[in-house]
Amino acid sequence: MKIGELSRVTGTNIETIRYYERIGLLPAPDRTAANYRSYGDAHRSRLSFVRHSRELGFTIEEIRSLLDLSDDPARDCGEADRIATAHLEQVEAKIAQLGLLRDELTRIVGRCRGGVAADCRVIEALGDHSRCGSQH
Amino acid sequence: MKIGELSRVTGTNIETIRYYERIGLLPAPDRTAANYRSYGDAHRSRLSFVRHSRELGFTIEEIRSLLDLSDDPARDCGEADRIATAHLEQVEAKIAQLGLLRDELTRIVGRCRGGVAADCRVIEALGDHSRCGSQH
DNA sequence: ATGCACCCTGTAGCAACTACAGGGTCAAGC
DNA sequence: GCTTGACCCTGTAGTTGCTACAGGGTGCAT
Ligand SMILES: [Zn+2]
Ligand SMILES: [Zn+2]
Ligand SMILES: [Zn+2]
Ligand SMILES: [Zn+2]
Repeated sequence: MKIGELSRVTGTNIETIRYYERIGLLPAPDRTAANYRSYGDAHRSRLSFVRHSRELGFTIEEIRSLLDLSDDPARDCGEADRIATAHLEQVEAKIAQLGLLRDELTRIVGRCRGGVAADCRVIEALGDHSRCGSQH
Repeated sequence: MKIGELSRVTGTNIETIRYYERIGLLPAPDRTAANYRSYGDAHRSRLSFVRHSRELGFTIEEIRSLLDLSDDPARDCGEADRIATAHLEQVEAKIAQLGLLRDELTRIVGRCRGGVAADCRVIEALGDHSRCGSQH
């Protein structure tokens, strides 16, 4: 299959597929006589793995490690578990941090009573962290 | 005050201060005879506003609008309220999205029972979105 | 033969910084 | 008077993960 079809079946931008090849995340495929990239099923599933992992928030480097691991089926899978667990912890930390942010923003937004900018409590609150209730 | 002191009192990297000046977020300060930047209290409070807003997750462009607003104290503050409210909604949307991610990751991580990569449920789950319970 | 969809390479742009390289300035201490 | 060290300057390039061209080639139908 050519790059356009791979793009359609995996829902991946063509430029992104070429980008992944350039950074060595996907192997360079064979070429047709016209120098077009020609992909097989192994490429398709590898790209699906990459896209799905990206949707789950893994970085390219984490995905690289995960792919290395799955390329070597005899290896112990402990590292995969560690990468995924560490990522989960990061997501949880991010959620907690955004929760604090949301609380501060809710407090700040609720203070606007309309009027001119000079008297606006929103603008005032943005300039002054000392009134915040947390370390967002 | 010179840039190093401004950096210390606001907790901002020196390079970041120069960056803000370059993109027009902070006005260019006076210079000493040695061509050193010389800041006053207005610069300090403007930079604090910028940093605090960044910590709350506002983009540079949003901050630019908020600064424009507070530079013109007679203007109606409705726009500040709109920017802050829109930002709060984005934060809430992000929290919801990360919550879905966390749920999928928890499910995936919990499936690893150790062993070799070929049999790893984590690696399998990363390649296959069809077993996910949501549209993360 | 000409239009159109598709493909190629290579480079530059996005956000919001951060990190140099390669220089200049200034006060203290010997 | 000279060095040492802390500080400052400009300008450019790197980071992450793409995305968007520009400027060309290919393949097939009308
Ligand atoms: Zn207001
Ligand atoms: Zn605050
Ligand atoms: Zn496992
Ligand atoms: Zn999924």
